[in-house]
Amino acid sequence: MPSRQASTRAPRAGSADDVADRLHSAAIHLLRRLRREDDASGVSAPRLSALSVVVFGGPVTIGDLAAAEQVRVPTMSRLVVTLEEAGLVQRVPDATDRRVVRVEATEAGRTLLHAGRRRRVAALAADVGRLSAPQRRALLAAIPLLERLAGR
Amino acid sequence: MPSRQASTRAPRAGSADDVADRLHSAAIHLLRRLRREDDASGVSAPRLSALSVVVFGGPVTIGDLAAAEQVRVPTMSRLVVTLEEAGLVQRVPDATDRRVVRVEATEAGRTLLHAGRRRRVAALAADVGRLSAPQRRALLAAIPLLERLAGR
DNA sequence: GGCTGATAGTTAGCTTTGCTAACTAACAAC
DNA sequence: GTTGTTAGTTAGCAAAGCTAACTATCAGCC
Repeated sequence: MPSRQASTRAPRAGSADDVADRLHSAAIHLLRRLRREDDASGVSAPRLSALSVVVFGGPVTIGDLAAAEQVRVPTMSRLVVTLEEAGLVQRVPDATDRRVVRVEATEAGRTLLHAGRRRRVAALAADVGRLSAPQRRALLAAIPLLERLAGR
Repeated sequence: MPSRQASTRAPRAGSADDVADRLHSAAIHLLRRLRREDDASGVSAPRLSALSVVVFGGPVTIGDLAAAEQVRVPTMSRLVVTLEEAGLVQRVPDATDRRVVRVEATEAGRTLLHAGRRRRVAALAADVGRLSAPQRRALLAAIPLLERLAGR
């Protein structure tokens, strides 16, 4: 990986390029690892992530959901279909604007989310728990920055 | 997202569960964003990542490449085919063991990697550059931890 | 030498999840 | 009431992940 080599072409350690590059690499591998935990729960990462928005964000439109998840509307539309088929969410037509579909979580969706989330991050959480207190603090301090870089 | 709500079911802020959960969410959104930059360069993230291993790791077998990228062998085999079709890598049969295939970068591959990497992380690097010095330090301090959590 | 089992890759086929383009339905405005 | 805009859906494509099944080669062992 880019972050693991010591080429003379590598950006200066600590430079914006270096940080960006290593962050990218770390994010790729972190997610590859977590995907396996997702599989174990029977609900894929995109579904779980969308379900999470619905559960915590209340009834929400397809468009807003797509924006929140940073995917296109057709992608989200299909994702909602599969979530509905699985009985995890429900489509509710908007009362005043009949073009709009509001998506809300079912009880099964809420239950699964909480169980699924727990399982999904369990392996990662265990490793986080294994860090020293200062390390954990360092990680915690970086999280708002990551969220900001992720584009929120 | 899980990290944005204030449910009573949410793990304690700063707990291992909380850190793990928010990290997961941030990683998902960070990569979604970067994928667009990848598209602009004409080389997808998995290809660029594999190419990176080949360029910096020297001639490497398909199996080792798959292990390094944390994917199964058939997935990597196909990825190498597309990289070879694009003229970015070359298959070289091993001299002593004719079952193994060594993959090495072409000059075009090396050139593209350096150009592509630069473009790919450019948007992210720009945002990183916009952080304050202490923020950048906080991010830098967290990177080794992320790399560790990403697994080995 | 010649079986037998292990190992490296490939091929085939399926699934999920992205995308764009083109469509329908409903609303808003004039 | 026509015209343009907006919300979602449908259709069709590509990338990238997986497993299962296959080929080819190698290593051991009698």
